[in-house]
Amino acid sequence: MGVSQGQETGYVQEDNRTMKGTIREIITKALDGAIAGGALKTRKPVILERPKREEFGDFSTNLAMLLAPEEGRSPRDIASILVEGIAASPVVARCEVAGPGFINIFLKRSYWYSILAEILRKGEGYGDLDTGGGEKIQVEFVSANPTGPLHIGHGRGAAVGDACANVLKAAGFDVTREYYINDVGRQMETLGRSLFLRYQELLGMPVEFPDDYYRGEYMKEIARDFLTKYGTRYRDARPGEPGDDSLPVFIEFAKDSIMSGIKKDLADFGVGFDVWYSEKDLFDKGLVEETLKELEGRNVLYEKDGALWFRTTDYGDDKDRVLVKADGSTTYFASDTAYHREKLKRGFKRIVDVWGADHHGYQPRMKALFKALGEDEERLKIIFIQLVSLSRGGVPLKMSTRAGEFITLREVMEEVGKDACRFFFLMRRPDAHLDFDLELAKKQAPENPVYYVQYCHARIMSIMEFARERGVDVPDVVGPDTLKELSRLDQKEEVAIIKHLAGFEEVIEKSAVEMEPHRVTFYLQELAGLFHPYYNRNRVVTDDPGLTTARLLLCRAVATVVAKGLGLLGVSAPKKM
RNA sequence: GCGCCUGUAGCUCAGUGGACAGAGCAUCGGCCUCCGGAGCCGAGUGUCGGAGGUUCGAAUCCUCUCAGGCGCACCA
Repeated sequence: MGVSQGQETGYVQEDNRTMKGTIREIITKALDGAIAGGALKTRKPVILERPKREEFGDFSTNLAMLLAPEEGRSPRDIASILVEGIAASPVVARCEVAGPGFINIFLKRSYWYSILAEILRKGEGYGDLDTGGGEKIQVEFVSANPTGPLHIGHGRGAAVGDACANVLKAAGFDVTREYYINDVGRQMETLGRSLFLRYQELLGMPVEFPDDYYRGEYMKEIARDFLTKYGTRYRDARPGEPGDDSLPVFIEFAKDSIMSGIKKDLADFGVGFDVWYSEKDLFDKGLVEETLKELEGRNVLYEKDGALWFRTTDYGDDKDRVLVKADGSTTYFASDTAYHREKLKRGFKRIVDVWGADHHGYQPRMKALFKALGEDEERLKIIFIQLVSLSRGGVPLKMSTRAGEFITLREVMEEVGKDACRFFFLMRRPDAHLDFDLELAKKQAPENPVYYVQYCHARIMSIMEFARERGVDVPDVVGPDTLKELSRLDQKEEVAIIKHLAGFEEVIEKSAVEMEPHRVTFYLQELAGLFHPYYNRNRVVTDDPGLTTARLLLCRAVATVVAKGLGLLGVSAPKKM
C-alpha cells in the first residue's frame, strides 16, 4: 500500500527487506532464468557491492567471474547473458559488462524516489530490520569492579557496549544489557578494610594504609557517610578478625555507596541496564558449585598440588586453569565459568562480552568453557576495548597512556559533555587505540565532528521552522499528490543524498553483525558532509511550491536518519544548538 | 620466549578479495545584501611497515620479518 508502488515504477518495495536484498534478488532471478533457459548451469550466491566510482553503476557484482571456472567460459560471456535478465527489471535503467567481467547496474531515478518515499513513510522506524529474527542476545559490558568510580576506559566500554546493544536491537535482536558485579572475594574485603581505616582516620586515630588498599578521595567521602550513619559504634572494631563480625558491614556500605555512584555515572551517560547480575548471587544460589559438578561430570577437571584444575588445554588454551585454590577458595575464573554457563541456561543464543583489551588473555579459557560444555564457541563474542589516551590541545595528559586509568568518566563528561564524549568514543574501531583530545571535543567549531553532524539536524529543523513561518506546509510523508514532485529532486547532489540515505540499512546490518558501531558514526559524518554543501548551494524554501515540497521532504528524510543514527550512538539530535 | 591487537596522506583514522586507495584535521587561497558561517568553495599529498606466496585480481587471505602496545597468577 505504500506510495512506493507508484505507477512510475510499477515497483513495490517490500517491508523487512533491505534495498540491497532487493537488487540481489533481481540478479538471482536473472541467473535462475539463464539456467532455466539452458544458457548457464551453475548457481552461486550473489555478492553485491557499491562501487566507489559512479561510472561503475549504483551496484556491481562479480558473479560472472565467480561462475567462470565452473562454466568453462569467459566471465564477459557469462556477464552478457546475465545482463539481459537484469536489464529486464523495471527498476534497472541500464546494465553493462565492464572490465574483466563485472556487471554494473544503474538504477532508474524513479526507483530512488520510491526509496525516498519509503524512508519517509517508515520515519523513525526506518533502519529497523529483522536480521536478528528476534533472537535472544545478551550484551554484558562495563562490569567495573565496585571498588571505585568509573574511569575513562570504562566510559569507552560503556559507549561501545550500549551502542552495540542499540544497533543489535535495531537489527532485530532481542537484546538484554547486563552488568556483572564482582561483589565477592578478597578485593571486597580489602575494600571493607579500606573504609574502616578511613573511618578510624576521621575519628582521629592513627592509621597506616597498606599499598594494596583503596586510597582514593572517594573513600574519604564514603567514610564520612559511614560516620554519619553509625557514629562511633565501630570505633574499636577489628574487621576480619576472629570474633568480630563488622567486616561485612564495612564491605556492604562501601559497595553500595560505590555502586550507586557508578549507576548514577552511567545514567548520566545515557546508559541503562536491564540486569545487574551479582557474583555473590552465583554463590548464594549454589551455581558455582553446580557448575563445578557439571564440569566434573564431563571429566575435564583434575586435582594437582591441592588445587582443582580445569583442563582447558584440551580446548585450545595455553595452560590449564585453577578453579579451586589449595586454600579451598574459588578463583575469579570459577565464578566466570558459572556465570557464562548461566547465560547459556538463561536462553541467550548469542552472548557478547565487552572487555578491556588487557583481558584478551582470558578469551581462550572462556572459549574453552563453551567447548567443554558442548556449545558452539561462536555463540560467545568478545569485544575488546583498547586504551584511551587523553590529551589536551595535542599535549598528552599525565605521563603515560594509562592516564585514562586515573581520570574519571564523570570528569570528562562534565568537561566536554555527554554527546561529544560518546561520539568520540565511537569514532574508532573498538580494538584500535583512541586519542581523545579534550580541547577538540569541547570545541564548537567545524573541526569537531560531533557538532558537524548535530548541526545538520539542527539546521534542518531551523529550515522547517522558517518554512512554517512563511506559511508553507511542511510534509512528513509523501502523499499521492506529492509523489510526482519528488522528480524535482533532479540534481546530482540530491540524488546522491537519496542514495546515501538508502544505504543506512546496510550500515546498521553490518554494524550489528560485526558489532562495530563506529560504522554508524562514519556514515553520519558522510551524510552531513553531503547535506551541508547541498544546503549551501540551494535554497529549500523557494517561490516554487512543488520544488519546495520536494526539498522539504528530502530534508525531512535526512533529519530523520541523522536523528535515528545519533540515537543509536546515544547522542542527542538537537533542534537548536 | 609464547600469544593477542595495531602499523594506510604531515596528524588522527575509515576501508577485510575487486576496477586509477578514502575522510576529517592540519596547511595554503577564496565565500556572509541569501532558509543557522557550528557552514561552503578551491589546491597538494601515499614504497597501504618490509619480503615472499595464493588468485584473473591483495591494504584485505597465507608464510616469514621489522616496529609499537597489551597479556602470559592457586589477582580481580
